[in-house]
Amino acid sequence: MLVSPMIQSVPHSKSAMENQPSNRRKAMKEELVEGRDAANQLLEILVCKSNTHHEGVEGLVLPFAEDLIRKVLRSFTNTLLLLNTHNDGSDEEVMYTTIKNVSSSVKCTNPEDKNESCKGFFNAKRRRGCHKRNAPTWEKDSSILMEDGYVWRKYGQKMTMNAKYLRSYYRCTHKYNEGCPAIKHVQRIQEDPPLYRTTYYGHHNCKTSLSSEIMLESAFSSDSSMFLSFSDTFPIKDHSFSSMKEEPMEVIPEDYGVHNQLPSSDNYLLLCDYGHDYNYSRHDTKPSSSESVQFDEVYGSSLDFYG
DNA sequence: TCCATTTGACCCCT
DNA sequence: AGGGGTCAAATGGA
Repeated sequence: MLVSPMIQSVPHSKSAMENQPSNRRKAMKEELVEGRDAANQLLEILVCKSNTHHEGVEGLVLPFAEDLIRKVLRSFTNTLLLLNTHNDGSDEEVMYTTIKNVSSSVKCTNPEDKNESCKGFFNAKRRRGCHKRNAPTWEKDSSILMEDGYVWRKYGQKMTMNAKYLRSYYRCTHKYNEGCPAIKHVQRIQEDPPLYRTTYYGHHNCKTSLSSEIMLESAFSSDSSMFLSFSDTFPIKDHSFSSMKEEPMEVIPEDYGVHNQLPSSDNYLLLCDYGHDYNYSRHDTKPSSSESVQFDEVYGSSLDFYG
């Protein structure tokens, strides 16, 4: 949603951004990251409230507020994406590639067309293990695993050679229905304090991310039945909008050996999105991405992170 | 029954 | 040959 205006604002010659001192750009990034962190915290609060208020005005308003925060998160993500792919001279090309990809990706919204128009990054019939990949469009280290406003689905995890921790692989939920090529890797790179490296590849072209706007319009339309209907069809567990679904937990065995992949073990160390570690038995009710982690624990831990 | 996650296996690249 | 990325069957939760 934010992408198009930003694309238009980037000149083809030397951009205004490029002329700014690097420390100023760095400050801009920090501001954006701070805003995104704040939005994440606010979202946590709203998710908690959504879970406890299923009736009355709050039950109707909270989903709207929650959805608005997701839009804010997406805006931060997209802005950071564009900003981070413009770090130095060598990235200029990446920047324009980014813009071209986003622009052309509009064509991919028709699932019928994706075989032809979305070949650039992922072939529709991609062969297993074919992993030739462009340079990352954005790499970010963070002390917490936070939302970026998009819905991700985990498709694999693996121990890598020089890493102490598992790397998790996520693709956009709309990869197959809308041909969205966006993927990301999340790798824990440091134990204490916890540090995660999220690497984004490709860009979202899924129009579903805009569906919130449609829903909001529907909700606020003069048709009150729509409004009520919206409320009913907007549960927190709806995968399309569930914040917790967006970044499933990274499951890391407490005692992983030399195996390349996650061994079967009864003891797992689960890292939730909020950078807090929980121990669960594999045979217990596993905390799904959208539940089981008590908010007060989560929120408490979040507060810890933000001092 | 559907959908997300797990995980062993496959395959490309270096 | 080995590492890294992805696939897809198995599994489990809702």
